[in-house]
Amino acid sequence: MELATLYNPHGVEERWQQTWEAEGLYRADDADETRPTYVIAVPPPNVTGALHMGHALNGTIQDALIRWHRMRGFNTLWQPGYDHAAISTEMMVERQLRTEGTSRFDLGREQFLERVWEWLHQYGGIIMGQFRRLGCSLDYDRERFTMDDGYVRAVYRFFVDLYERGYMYRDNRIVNWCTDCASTVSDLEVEHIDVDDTLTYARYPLVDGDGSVTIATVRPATILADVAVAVHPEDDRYKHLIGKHVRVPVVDRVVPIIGDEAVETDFGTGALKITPGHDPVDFEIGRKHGLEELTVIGLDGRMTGDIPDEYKGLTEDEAADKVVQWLKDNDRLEKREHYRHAVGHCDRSGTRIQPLVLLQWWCEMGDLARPALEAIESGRVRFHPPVHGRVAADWLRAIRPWNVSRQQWWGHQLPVWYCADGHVTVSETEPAACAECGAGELTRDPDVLDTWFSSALWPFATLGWPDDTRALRRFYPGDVDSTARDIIFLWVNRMIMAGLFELGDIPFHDVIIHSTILAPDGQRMSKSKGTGIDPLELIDQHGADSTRYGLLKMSSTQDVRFSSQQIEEGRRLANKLWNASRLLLMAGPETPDAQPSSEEERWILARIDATRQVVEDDLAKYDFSHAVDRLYHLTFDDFCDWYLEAIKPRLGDAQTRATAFAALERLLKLLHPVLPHVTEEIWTHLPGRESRLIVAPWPEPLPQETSGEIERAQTAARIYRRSGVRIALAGDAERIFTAVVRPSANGGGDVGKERDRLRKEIERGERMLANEKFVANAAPDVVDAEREKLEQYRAELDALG
RNA sequence: GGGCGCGUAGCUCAGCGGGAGAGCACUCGCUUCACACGCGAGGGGUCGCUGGUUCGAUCCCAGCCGCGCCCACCA
Repeated sequence: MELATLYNPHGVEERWQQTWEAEGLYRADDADETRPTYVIAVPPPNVTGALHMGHALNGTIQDALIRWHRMRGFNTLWQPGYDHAAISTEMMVERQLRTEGTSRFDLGREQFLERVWEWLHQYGGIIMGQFRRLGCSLDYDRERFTMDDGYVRAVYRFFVDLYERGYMYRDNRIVNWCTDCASTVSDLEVEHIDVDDTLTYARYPLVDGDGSVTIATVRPATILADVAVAVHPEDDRYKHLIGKHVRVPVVDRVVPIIGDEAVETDFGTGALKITPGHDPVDFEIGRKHGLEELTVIGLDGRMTGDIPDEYKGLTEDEAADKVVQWLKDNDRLEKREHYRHAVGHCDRSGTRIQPLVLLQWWCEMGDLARPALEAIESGRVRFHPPVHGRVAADWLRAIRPWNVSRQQWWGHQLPVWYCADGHVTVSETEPAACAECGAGELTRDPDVLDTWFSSALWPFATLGWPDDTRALRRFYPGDVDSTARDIIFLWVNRMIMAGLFELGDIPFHDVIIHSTILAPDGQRMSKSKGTGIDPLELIDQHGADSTRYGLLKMSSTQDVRFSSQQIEEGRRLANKLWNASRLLLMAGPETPDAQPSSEEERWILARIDATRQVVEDDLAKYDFSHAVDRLYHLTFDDFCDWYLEAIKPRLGDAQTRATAFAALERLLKLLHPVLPHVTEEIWTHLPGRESRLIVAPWPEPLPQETSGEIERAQTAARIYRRSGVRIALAGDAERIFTAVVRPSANGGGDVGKERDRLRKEIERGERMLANEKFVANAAPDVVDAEREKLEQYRAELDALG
């Protein structure tokens, strides 16, 4: 057998990736009515994206689960595909257009969309190839894209269903406007960042009588849009003023003083200027009190509307300076002070959010959230770790209307048409006439939907919904969703809501929230900061198996720092396995159906079976790092260091080899979900294995009767190695045990150290058992255990003489 | 402002009520015919700090000190 002494994954891995896929072994079978199904839909990466550490970890987790279930006989579907990533894709193409000196507005909508498709054909869709290189056994034949014709139909159906149930509506409300994206963004896409600001205190004189009310604001430019001043109704300083009026600086508008409990008495002056057009709190107060919603800042962030001419066209900052100057000049400025507070920024562009009142489409979420909340609270959907389920539930409880329309072109255009009279027609297909007045001239709403609106349908739109397909019937509901923490609200919760709304069932019963792998310095990996580590480079360097092992080893319920040590550990494991296999393969062929006859053989089978059990338990709990740790120690400590060393001299015996191959076979199966390539490669070298390991049956339980002899031999060997006596592990364990426990000719060396250790242990045990309070209060089994240990140590010390 | 999490060996992390663990790194000994990406042995820790509960605390409770994350309409 010509096998390199050093396992080289390169070439081997690519070959198996191609073979498995070509042989159709990744495929799910929707015609199969017999096997139970196991379904995971991959979180669809951005079509423009490249594999990063999060994808790699998540892909490995899902692949380990998929491979494990495939071996256990499940009809597994791991659904691949892409998300169109509306805003980020559009921004990328616009950036390219800018380098050409043009813009999407120059091109017009149709031409621009053509450019996006061209761009995607050229640069998009590379990540599935990268998943293949990781060894991910997705059913690539079923790749879906959220812009596929069928998927688009699903999106329209969802919209129409929501509209017909009264959840989707159009309204003028305050939105998060991003001047950089030139679009609204949802609340979830707003990041609150602390900024250094200035709080300006301005006096608003009372219309009748003397005096004034002082308000505090961080945005003096919005004074031009003030329509009221609000105070707390119980505030003794101000409550007598409610109903009176003040004059707004600069514009000299007369506005009322109103009472509202939303006003905090202990912040600023306790009096709040009300600008419903430019502040979310003020908007709510304004709606409650029927106030006008004036706009003085436009979509471009510049001053506009019914304002003095000298303000028109200024930026907000310029206008603010001008207002402050006016306040100074007119003795209305009380003071200005430094103020640090959190301000909403667009999480994509980093631009400060401009709250504006705009006519937008909204989705009322309360009725959708309720069943999803019930599913989480009842445990039908379980989060791992559970804390994320509690957070997800909290969000659902406090859910707010969702602004779903975006002022962009790339994405799913709203299935909404308007007639000349402004009547609304919502339809899955282009309507011939206005649903309300029958007018034939209709204009389609130019906006597109929030990307996450379509993502919410991923678990069933990928299966053909809204059509009643065989795949949908077979594979919905699915089983597991595995994803990063940051899209629990954006995506996970919405999939649960959408699944329950459209299909009446949860899309998955377990949600794995994997850890975030941080850069080695503890910071988040960031492309722009150059702190990202490219998983493809790791694969090139160490192979996919090693990378998978390392990522699983690193994974945890909490964030972890990346360390290449774990990947190298995986490489050593693959190499160790390779060489252990070489040892057996070089020894000669096996004899089938051999029964274990020696204690070592029964022992290793018992060890493998015990590890099978705990690994299954770990995987069922999605505890991957402990699972791979156990497999590592099974391979190194049990299989190689003890078992193979013990049987080495007897490898000439076909019976011995047969058991060894049987043990190796089981070991390879246990390792396959983590290290698919090296295990499959070794598998083909095993005599008589015609089928592929990827579809080989997962090992059944295999109970063994063992005597404890090996464990005693291990203890004895350790003692004697420590004492400086070199002993051979070859030969049967009982003889080793006898030899080392009653040292004779083999003996010698210094066992004093071991005696000291045992004496200390005995002393400790005696001390504990002499403590009456311990014996009286501790659990009886704990006390018994101490007694047994004490006996054990005494016996061992005795044996050492 | 509300919530969550973390501080354990030089590094990355397990353990979470009864003897401090793993891998790497380090020291020593082994070119032993599967593997030097190996084998064997070893050094290294007041388990952030201070109190409390307990026969017993790295583990539970409280406070403090550091670090991180999420949510959030105090202008």
